[in-house]
Amino acid sequence: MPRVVDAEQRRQQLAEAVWRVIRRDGVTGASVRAVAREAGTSMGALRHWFATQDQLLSFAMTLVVERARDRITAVLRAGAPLRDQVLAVLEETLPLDDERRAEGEVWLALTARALVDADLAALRDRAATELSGLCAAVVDALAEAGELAEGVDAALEAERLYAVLDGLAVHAITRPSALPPARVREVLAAHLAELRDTR
Amino acid sequence: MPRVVDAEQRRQQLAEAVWRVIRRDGVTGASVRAVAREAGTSMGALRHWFATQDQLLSFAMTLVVERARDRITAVLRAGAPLRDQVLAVLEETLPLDDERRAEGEVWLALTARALVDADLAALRDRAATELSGLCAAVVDALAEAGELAEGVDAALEAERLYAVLDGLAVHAITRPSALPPARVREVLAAHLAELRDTR
DNA sequence: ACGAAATTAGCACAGTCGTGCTATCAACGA
DNA sequence: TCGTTGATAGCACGACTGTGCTAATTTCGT
Repeated sequence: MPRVVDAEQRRQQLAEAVWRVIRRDGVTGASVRAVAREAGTSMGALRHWFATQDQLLSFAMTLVVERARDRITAVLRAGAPLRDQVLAVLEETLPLDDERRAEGEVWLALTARALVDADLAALRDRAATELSGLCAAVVDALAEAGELAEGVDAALEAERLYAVLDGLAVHAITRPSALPPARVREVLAAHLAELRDTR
Repeated sequence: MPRVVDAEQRRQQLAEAVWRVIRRDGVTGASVRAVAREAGTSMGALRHWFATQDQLLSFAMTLVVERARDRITAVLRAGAPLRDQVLAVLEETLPLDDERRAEGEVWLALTARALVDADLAALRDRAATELSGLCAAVVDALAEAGELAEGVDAALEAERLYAVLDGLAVHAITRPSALPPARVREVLAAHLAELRDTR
């Protein structure tokens, strides 16, 4: 077998195999054997890169977060007008296409497991803090630009925006037919519009 | 062993054992043996009431939904003023105390499993339709009472309210320290207030 | 008090699980 | 070209899984 060019790249390949298995068979189905089979490799090879199953799942979740973060920073670099940029940034966290839908399903599955897995819970907390902070930053940016209605409690609005985001995400993931991407966009846009025009 | 007075009651006892195991060890830990041990009975007895594990988990989720529905109809029977009643009804779906928190944790765990379990998915869809309909009914009731701002898209507002609800639920369940019950109430109340006063 | 039915108990089977471990194979520096 | 290191392969072990199944026990109608 040819030596892998980049170790990190190999680990990502295996993590993506985890994603595929989780999407097909759930976290329950993400056994070491199943992931190795999905990745087209052996149990031994898998254990060479991840000593335990917990490490494997943790890395798979870390990768979900990193992918989303990368997309968001890419949008920020693009430097669109504030109102467009805000919408674009927030939409990167929603399951609006197949790629983000896959990440969302994995995120939901691992979030549930994090209720009883301390390592995953720590990862989830970091990610949640990050996303919560992003919502706060969005509200602050709108406020500074004078695009926010007066008398608005910024912290509370950030919390509400965060809830709308994850609520939409959960619904779009679990019931895509009842809440297609276009509808998700509509609701998010309406919420942002109200954030500006209200009171 | 004394004969159980009511068969349904016995099934609920066992389902509640499922809840306790899921809260402690996750859905993964909800094996037939573990549930039987938690319920203080035997595998055979458990299988007498639920032929398969899937039936057991399905019933446990059904019970979550029924408990919530019962609480909501109780609030509706109480017949408080509209604005108070709306808030009270919606709060019954949120994990604001230990009982509802437990239900929420089970709901989240089983929602995740429903991604790959057809039976659970059907249950989840029914429950989601119900809750989504409740949100629509709330918006309609406010509109009929003239408590809703003009020019508001009722269907879209129902969708947004539903997102806020489940977003708050997910956050309160996964990060209770970051979003304590009082804060959840605040955000929900603010959302309802804006629904009335806006534009 | 006796038989039928409801309920409980728990063994047996054929799997799958995570991980420890050794052996093999490929690649690269010397 | 040889030895070292990186990487893969897969067996072995003990524990756990869901379910089929039989036997024991308890309860209730009569």
